[in-house]
Amino acid sequence: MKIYKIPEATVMRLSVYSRYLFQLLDEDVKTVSSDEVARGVGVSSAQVRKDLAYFGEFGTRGVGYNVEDLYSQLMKILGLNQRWNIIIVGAGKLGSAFALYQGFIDRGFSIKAILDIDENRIGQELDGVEIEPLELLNNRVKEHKVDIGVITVPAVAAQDVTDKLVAAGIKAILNFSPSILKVPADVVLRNVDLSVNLEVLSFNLAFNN
Amino acid sequence: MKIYKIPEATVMRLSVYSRYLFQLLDEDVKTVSSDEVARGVGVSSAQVRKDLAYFGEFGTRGVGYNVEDLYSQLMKILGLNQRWNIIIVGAGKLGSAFALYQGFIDRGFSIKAILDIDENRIGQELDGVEIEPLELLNNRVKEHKVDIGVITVPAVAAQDVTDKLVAAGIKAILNFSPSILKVPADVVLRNVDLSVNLEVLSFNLAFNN
DNA sequence: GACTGTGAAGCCATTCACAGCT
DNA sequence: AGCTGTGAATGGCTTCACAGTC
Repeated sequence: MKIYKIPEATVMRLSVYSRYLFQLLDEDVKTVSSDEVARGVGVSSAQVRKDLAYFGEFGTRGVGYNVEDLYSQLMKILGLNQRWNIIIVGAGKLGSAFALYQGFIDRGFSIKAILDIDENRIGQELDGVEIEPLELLNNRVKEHKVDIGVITVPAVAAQDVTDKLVAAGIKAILNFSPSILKVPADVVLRNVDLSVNLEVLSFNLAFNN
Repeated sequence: MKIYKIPEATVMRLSVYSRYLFQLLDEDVKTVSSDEVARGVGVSSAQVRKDLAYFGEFGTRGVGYNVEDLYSQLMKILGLNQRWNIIIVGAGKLGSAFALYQGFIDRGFSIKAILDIDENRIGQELDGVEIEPLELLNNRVKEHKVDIGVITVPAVAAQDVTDKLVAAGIKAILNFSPSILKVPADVVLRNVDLSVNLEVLSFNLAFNN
């Protein structure tokens, strides 16, 4: 157990490994090898072992990994042994889809507030959470101890929303708007850009004509 | 103009550059330097020049790049000078959000069909496209000459849908389900995994406690 | 014999730094 | 003087290959 900088790709794979292990757990599998995990998630076995090595030694040579054990270790590493509170800003189609997406809940994420500026949306409910006006951002973040902000507003509004989230003390932002957001160094920002993803496919289709 | 393998990260950035250039075009800016683009999208100027160098020489030394010119070159490289037809499989929240998301259309993407297995959804319309039964997959792909399949079904159904898309001749798939899909080597697959993205944030919050 | 953990090698992407144009 | 285009250097991630352990 040492190391400072963990590759982002490693973290993403750990998330995938953990999901695969959960599946094995469900099937009552007791032990698994790096090779099995590798084939299960589509990477090399050396990759699996290297990824795990960033965080310690979890296996037994000649045997493999105890599924339950490794699973709970990974959940702990990923910070999924605790609850994270989420605020969604933007209750349009994408925001609603995110709010209603199951599969976050059982991984420790809890949507605490959904905000919008549209009068027509405010007052409606999404999965038991009422859509409230944007002005409540600072209050809601603080009273619910929100950890993660999800931005699903149009590009023009995204930086403004970001600044408000940062001002409210949020340290992690998931941005779905197609904009380049500026955040302080201590705030983690992840962008999920649907257009970029489609355009990479377009490129591949066009390039390998 | 040479080179075989273009880094995926480069392609993603080209998509972002093109969007930035479009904005400049709108502001009637005639010329731009790699440094301005770099600051506009948050990368280094050397990165911008290297990315472009994979595809040719588009600038003038001592001057910079002609905005209109570079923009249209990038659109061409990205394959956005032509129309791409899309089929969405899964008309749940995420599929609907995708279908109703504006901003693809003006970049050359056209949603031709939306399929689902849920009787309650079939027959409804999303942005003028009727939701139809999954059985029509093969037909619709062929009659509309669909290029890209978007998968927004639950994880358990994803591989089955993938196989059907591949069998119908589709060469590019955008997968939103949290599953590891297997596709032939000549099919491009991109995964957008919402859980993984959230969990990377979780990791960062937990790790840099 | 089987499988992990890991230094070393290999590979790929980014940054540097400067020659080459305008 | 200003800015591009690019070989060389750097840095980082992945794969190799094998010693270590059960």
